Amino acid sequence: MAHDPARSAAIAAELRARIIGGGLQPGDRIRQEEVAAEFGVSRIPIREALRILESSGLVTLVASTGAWVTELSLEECREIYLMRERLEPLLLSLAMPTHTQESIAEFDQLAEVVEQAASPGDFLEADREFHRAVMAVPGTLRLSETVDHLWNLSHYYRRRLLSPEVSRRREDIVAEHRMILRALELGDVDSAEAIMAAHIRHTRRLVEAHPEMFARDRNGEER
Amino acid sequence: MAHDPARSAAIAAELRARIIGGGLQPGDRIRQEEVAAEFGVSRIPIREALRILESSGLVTLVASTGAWVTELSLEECREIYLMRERLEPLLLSLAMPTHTQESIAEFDQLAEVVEQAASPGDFLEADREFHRAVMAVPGTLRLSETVDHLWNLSHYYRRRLLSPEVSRRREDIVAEHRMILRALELGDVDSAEAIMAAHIRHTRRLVEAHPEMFARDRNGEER
DNA sequence: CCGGGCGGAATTGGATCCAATGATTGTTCG
DNA sequence: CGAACAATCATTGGATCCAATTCCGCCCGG
Repeated sequence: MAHDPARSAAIAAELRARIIGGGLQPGDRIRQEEVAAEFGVSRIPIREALRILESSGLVTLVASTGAWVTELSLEECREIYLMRERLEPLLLSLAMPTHTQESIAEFDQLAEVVEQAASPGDFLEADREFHRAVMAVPGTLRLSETVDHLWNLSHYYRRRLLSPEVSRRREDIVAEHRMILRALELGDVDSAEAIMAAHIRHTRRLVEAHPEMFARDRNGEER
Repeated sequence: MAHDPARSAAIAAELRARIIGGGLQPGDRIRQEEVAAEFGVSRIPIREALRILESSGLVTLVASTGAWVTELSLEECREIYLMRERLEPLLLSLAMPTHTQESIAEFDQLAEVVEQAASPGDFLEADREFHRAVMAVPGTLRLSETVDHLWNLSHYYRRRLLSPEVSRRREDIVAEHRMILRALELGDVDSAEAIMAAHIRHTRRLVEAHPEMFARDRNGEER
């Protein structure tokens, strides 16, 4: 137990979970030694873990200076949503041929879970689960990874958004999920893509309406 | 000079250049100690460099086993082109508002360079330069990085493709570049996006017509 | 009173050394 | 004679130690 190989991957996963979960917030500095002490390892696997997280964009490394949880500007967040608007319809279109009556029934269940989520946290979790399931494709490693990274990057802001705006947007989201499911049932790829794009675009609009969540483009560090 | 901080980044850049340039080919194993000896450093910065390259997908790391230059299957390559078909039109649309008469004139020069490239290597280089220039946007870090990674990943196969198929496809590419420029002159975003997507789609079709370039999906290692 | 330059502490990056895992070869048994 | 097993070897992953850089506060000078 003293020497797990690839311990860095496990540490990266734990740190990622903390960032997604909100334990570590954008702008927070990550000191190698602190984390090393906490996990009871040396700084080497921490460095590797930070590089892994940097590669997905969750952490920003500055040479000889330090590591911070990536803080998005409004423009960057907008960019991420724009990418999602293009990539997720593609991923969905690739996933559709693999769907069956049974899998669509499961998606229906997942949509139900979203609708009945009690807390904002549950809602986000269920929403992500729904999207992940609907767009799951066995083969497409890079594409689904990329999409996953984009979700991770914007997760924090999605949660902040959900708190004040819960009621109205939730209904929209639920309705859009139902529309996506309907397109899946019909096997209508074009409609599914279009609705998915609109679904993401609507959330982007909401993000753009709340610029106060973001750092002023490159200044104003130290949350 | 003995201790450059962030030497790993420089090593990563050099290795990346070798992979792009063809010195290292997909499937080649990269042994940490070899590279370390060659650069006159310890294995630590090599490990970091390999992680950096892995993050962009150029290198595949297997825990406790080793590092290989990423070898794409036909399906993966197809996936990369599909992603490019969606992302590059987006990037182009973001770039267009920043274009001016002068910058478009420069693009014209670059298109000229592509047309008059002598060797396949020059052609690829010029083609990439053209695309990069046309889609250059000051702000969009993540998107242009992602697109850059996708180009890097498929560069090797693009070169292999160009050798046998030079004549015919070259004319098409040149013509499509001209069409893109025309759309830029007119400021017609929709056309520009559509042509760019078609441009990439055509190359994808060519890739799909040459499955013999690819490894059989996950076997047949050791080039 | 304010700004620039200097010095020390904190923190990161790299080198060397050691442990553990995976691959390969030789050996032995069915 | 082939196949499965075991031991050795090569290679990667981690720990400890050391050097270099950055950041902070402090002091001196204008």
